[in-house]
Amino acid sequence: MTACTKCGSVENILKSGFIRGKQRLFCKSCEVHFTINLPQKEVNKPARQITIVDIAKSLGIAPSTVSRALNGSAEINASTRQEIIRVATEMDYRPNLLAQSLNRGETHTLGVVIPNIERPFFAGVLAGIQKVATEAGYRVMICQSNESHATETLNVQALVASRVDGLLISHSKETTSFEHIKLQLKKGLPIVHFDRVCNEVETAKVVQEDFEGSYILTEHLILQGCKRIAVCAGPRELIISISRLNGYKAALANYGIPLREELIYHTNFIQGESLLALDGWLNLPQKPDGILAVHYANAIDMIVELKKRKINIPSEMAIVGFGDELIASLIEPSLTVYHHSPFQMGGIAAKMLIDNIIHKDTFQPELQKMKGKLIIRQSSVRQ
Amino acid sequence: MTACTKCGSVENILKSGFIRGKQRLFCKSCEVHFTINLPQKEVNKPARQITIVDIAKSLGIAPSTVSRALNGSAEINASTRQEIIRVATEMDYRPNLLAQSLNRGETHTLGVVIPNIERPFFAGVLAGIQKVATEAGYRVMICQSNESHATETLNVQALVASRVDGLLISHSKETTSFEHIKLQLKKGLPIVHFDRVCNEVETAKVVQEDFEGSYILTEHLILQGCKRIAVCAGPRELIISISRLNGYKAALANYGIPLREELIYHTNFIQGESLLALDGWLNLPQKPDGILAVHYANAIDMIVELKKRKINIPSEMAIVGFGDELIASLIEPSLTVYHHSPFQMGGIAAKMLIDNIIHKDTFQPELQKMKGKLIIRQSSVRQ
DNA sequence: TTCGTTTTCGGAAACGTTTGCGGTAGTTTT
DNA sequence: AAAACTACCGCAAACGTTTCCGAAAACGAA
Repeated sequence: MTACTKCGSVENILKSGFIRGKQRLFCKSCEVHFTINLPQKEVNKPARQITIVDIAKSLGIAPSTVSRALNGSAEINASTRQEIIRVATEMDYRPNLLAQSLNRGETHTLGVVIPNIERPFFAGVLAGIQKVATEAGYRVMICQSNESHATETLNVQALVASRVDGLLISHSKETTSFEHIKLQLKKGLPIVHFDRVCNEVETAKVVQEDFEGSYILTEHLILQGCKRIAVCAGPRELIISISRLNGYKAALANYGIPLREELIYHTNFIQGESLLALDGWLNLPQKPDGILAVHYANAIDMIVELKKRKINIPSEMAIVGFGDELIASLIEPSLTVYHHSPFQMGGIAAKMLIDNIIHKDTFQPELQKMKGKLIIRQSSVRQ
Repeated sequence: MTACTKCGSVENILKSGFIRGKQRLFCKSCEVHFTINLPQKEVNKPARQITIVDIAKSLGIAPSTVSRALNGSAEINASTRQEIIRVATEMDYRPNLLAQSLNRGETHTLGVVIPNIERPFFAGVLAGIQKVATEAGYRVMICQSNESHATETLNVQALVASRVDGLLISHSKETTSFEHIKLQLKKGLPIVHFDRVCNEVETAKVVQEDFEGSYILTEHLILQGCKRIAVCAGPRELIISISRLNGYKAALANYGIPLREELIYHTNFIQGESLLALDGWLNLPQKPDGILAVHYANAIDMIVELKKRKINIPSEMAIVGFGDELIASLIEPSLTVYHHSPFQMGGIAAKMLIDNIIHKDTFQPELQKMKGKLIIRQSSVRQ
């Protein structure tokens, strides 16, 4: 019959049930259980990656030595190192980043959470992040919240589970509670906010000059002779919305123009929403003669609608928007905007985060405001 | 003085050099080296993440049991499992994905290489990829080649180093050699191409109906009465460029319109390049009366230029483009296009890749062509 | 020489999981 | 009551690195 794997005896072998599909046996002599292993045929595996151990074996040295050679440790003989490196390149060795990360406790990966990758602004930011990160030897992992708080929370969890070294985040419009951020911050995860920031926590932040931008745009309309300026504001929950609205209010106040509640409309990033606002304003006994759109896309929509209604821009209605994209210069009339640079913003944010990661103890979070620029186009210039 | 750590003797202790900043000693009695360890003060560490071992300890069981409970193994008592899960959630345990990946040999991560994230087409594809990947429990790691072959190769290497389970790639316009792809393919890495594919390798691919799209667009121009149709083609190296050019040629041939070399211009995705083409055409003794732009962005540029030159669209010059974006419908005159869906393309590609990953052995690569749709707008309709 | 020093390397533990396999105990079958 | 079976769990190896610590050897100085 079958022999015991330990004592080799073929007697005193008792059956002892099935386990994992195999017959289990028990040797009464040496009191040991065992199963019989089929000599599983050598299925030719798909060529495992070369490891540090392979190199060590092929040179007859210890893996630790190989590791030291490859990592530029000082405690190694120059000639030994050279030889190891030679063999390593010859065998086309690639370090296993998973093992490295597990051991070192850092992944050299940045996590990014944005509302939507398809918005040109965020795509630009991402590009900026990628550039800086890559140059600094970091990888980037991106998640979209799709403007949902729940998804955003999941995103953060997923990134943390992937053990990213730090987090770059621009909040969803829904997000009003920041527990998910506070939790990770408390655990020591470096976090940097950009654009849609959160004032409840002490993180480094990079934002646009929201207040100033709106102020300048509003002032521009005033100087063009507008007397009744409406504002298409963003979601009430977003800090940037509030800042921009405040810039608008400040400009009005500064020029002694009364603030009218009926000329303020809060949108919610819903398609066609700004048209409701516009419709409301046009039905007012006293129509506005200028519009500030806190998001340039709303301005675009309204321009289209105004043209449909044969309302002349800018003579009957001047219009300006916050943020710049190709389309703003191509639409007719072209749109006056407060121009900013998403790409740069991404770069700055990434740099901040990497600083934070590297100098975890000494890092001082700060708020950086990015200056924009008023670009005057046809939609607001009254001859 | 100091006592030997082994025999405790305080005599026969000799100095034995410095090592890593600490005094090294040698006990002659028991022939042992040692250094004196300061009773390093307990610096309160930043709250390590809970591990499976912590749970095991707190329950007095083995880590393997915890693992089995959490992974839904059958070989575990229901009540034990329940208790483990209770403690795990209570301690807010999060599995270390690095350790899991290292052990299982898979990261549940898809690598994506695209030319440029800021191009709306690719942003759309990415969004589609993300959606499908997330739903299937995969993460996504994105790299940009910036249309550089060298960068693309580095991207692939970086993603492989991160041990992604598969690769989604749309080649840079520079890429004519595909060794970097072949290499990984040979190593068994699942790869799926999209949009800018490569015919030299046997991978699953998802592309647009490039030929058919161009054919339909060209045919549309012909039916609108255009006799001399110019084409603003893409880079010669790109397969999609060739397919689209062929569609154009086929339509001409089918309607008995002679092909004129001077009406074919290959752009290279360089800003303002299409204007050179346009300028050339307008200086021809016999100007074209219709233009097919193989990339809608070129069409936009040309529309702007034509308007500057006071050339009427579409009566003097009809124009159509491949690909659709918001701007195509907003520009005046609005642009007739062959519409496609980047988002869906991304989704399909991701699904293919995940299929490939899961059914590595049985997976049959196939080419999927995505039907587009002719959207007729003002730029081509001659009353 | 004998001790002190420096350089260079190996062994082994550690990072946090998963998993193959064997052990124990209790239950059922002959 | 021995034999066969089942259910459950622990041990230890494995994944591929890095790093702590000690050992050996070579070298310098007294």
